[in-house]
Amino acid sequence: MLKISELAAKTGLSTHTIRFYEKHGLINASERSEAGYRYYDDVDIRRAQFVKTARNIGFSLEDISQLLSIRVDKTSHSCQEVTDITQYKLDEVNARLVELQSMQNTLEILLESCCGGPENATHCSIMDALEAGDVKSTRSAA
Amino acid sequence: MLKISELAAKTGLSTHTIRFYEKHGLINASERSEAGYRYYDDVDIRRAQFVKTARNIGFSLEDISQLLSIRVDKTSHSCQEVTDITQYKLDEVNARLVELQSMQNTLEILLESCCGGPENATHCSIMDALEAGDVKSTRSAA
DNA sequence: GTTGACCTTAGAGCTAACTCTAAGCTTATA
DNA sequence: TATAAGCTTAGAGTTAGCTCTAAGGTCAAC
Repeated sequence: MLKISELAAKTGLSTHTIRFYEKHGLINASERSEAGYRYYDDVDIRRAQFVKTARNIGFSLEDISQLLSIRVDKTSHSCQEVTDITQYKLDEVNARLVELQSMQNTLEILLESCCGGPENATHCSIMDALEAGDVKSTRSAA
Repeated sequence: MLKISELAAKTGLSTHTIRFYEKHGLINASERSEAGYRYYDDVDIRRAQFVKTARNIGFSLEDISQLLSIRVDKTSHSCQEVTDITQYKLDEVNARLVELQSMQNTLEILLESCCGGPENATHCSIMDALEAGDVKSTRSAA
C-alpha cells in the first residue's frame, strides 16, 4: 500500500494531479487511514499507471475515462470500441499535423524571404507579406 | 469609415473578437460617433487585416503585439527583430510537430496491433499495450 | 412612433488540464 | 516534545483566445 506521495513518485504524477484525477473519477484510493490518508493497493497503482501511459500518448482525460470503463469490464466491450477511440484520436492528430505543417511551410517561406539583418524594417519582406495578406491561411483552430 | 460590423464582415473577425482585440491593444477605432459607435478608417482597417493575417499564420496575440509595435515604427526596428519572432514561432511549431508525429506513430502502431472487431476486449492488444506501459512517451506538453 | 437591427459596456463563462493556496490535522524524526 | 514533513479539504488561479450575456442606448425604415 502506497501513500499518495509514493504513488506520485512511482507514476511520475504530482500529488496534486493525482487528487485532481480522483476528483474526475480516473483514479481512486481503495483505502483510507483513520486520519483520512489515501492508500493505494496494487490494483489502484496499475490503474494510475494505465492513466499515465494513456496520458503520455496524448489521450485526453475524457478519452481515458472511456478507456477505463472498458478496462474494468473488458468482456462487455469490443475491440472495435477501443480502436474507435484510438482512430478518433489519430484523426485529430493528423488534422493538427496538417495545420502545423502548413504553418511550418509558411514560416519557412517568410524566413527565407527576409535578410534578417540589422537593416531597419522599412522594407522587411516578412512585414510586407503580412501587410499584403498574401500568405496561406493555416489555422482552423488554435 | 466602417462600423464594427462592417469591419467584421471585411476581416472575417467577429465583432466580439474585434472588441476583444481592442481591449488587448491590437486594434483601435480612430473615431467614435457621438453615441460612442466605433468608426474605422483605412489605417485601422489595414491594421485589423494585418492582425488577421498574422493570426491565420498562427502567431499568438502576444507575437502580434510585438509585430505591431515594429510595424508602427519600422525605421527604429530591424529585420532581425522580425525574423527572431518568426524563427521563435517556427521553433515552437517544429517542437510541436515532433510531438504530434510521435503520437501519430504510436497511435498507428496501436491500431495495427488490434483487430478492431466485435470480439470482446479481453485480449485487446491496445488495452494490453496501455496496461504494460510499453509505448513511447510523446508528450512534453498538451 | 414603433419595430427591429445594431451599437455600447462590464464582466462572466468556456475549455483543458492542471497548479496552487489556506487552514488545519497527522506522523516521523531528533 | 518540538519541529518539520506530509497529509486533508474546498476552492481559487492559470493560460489563451475567445464567446456570450445583460441591460441598455441608437438608428433607419415603414
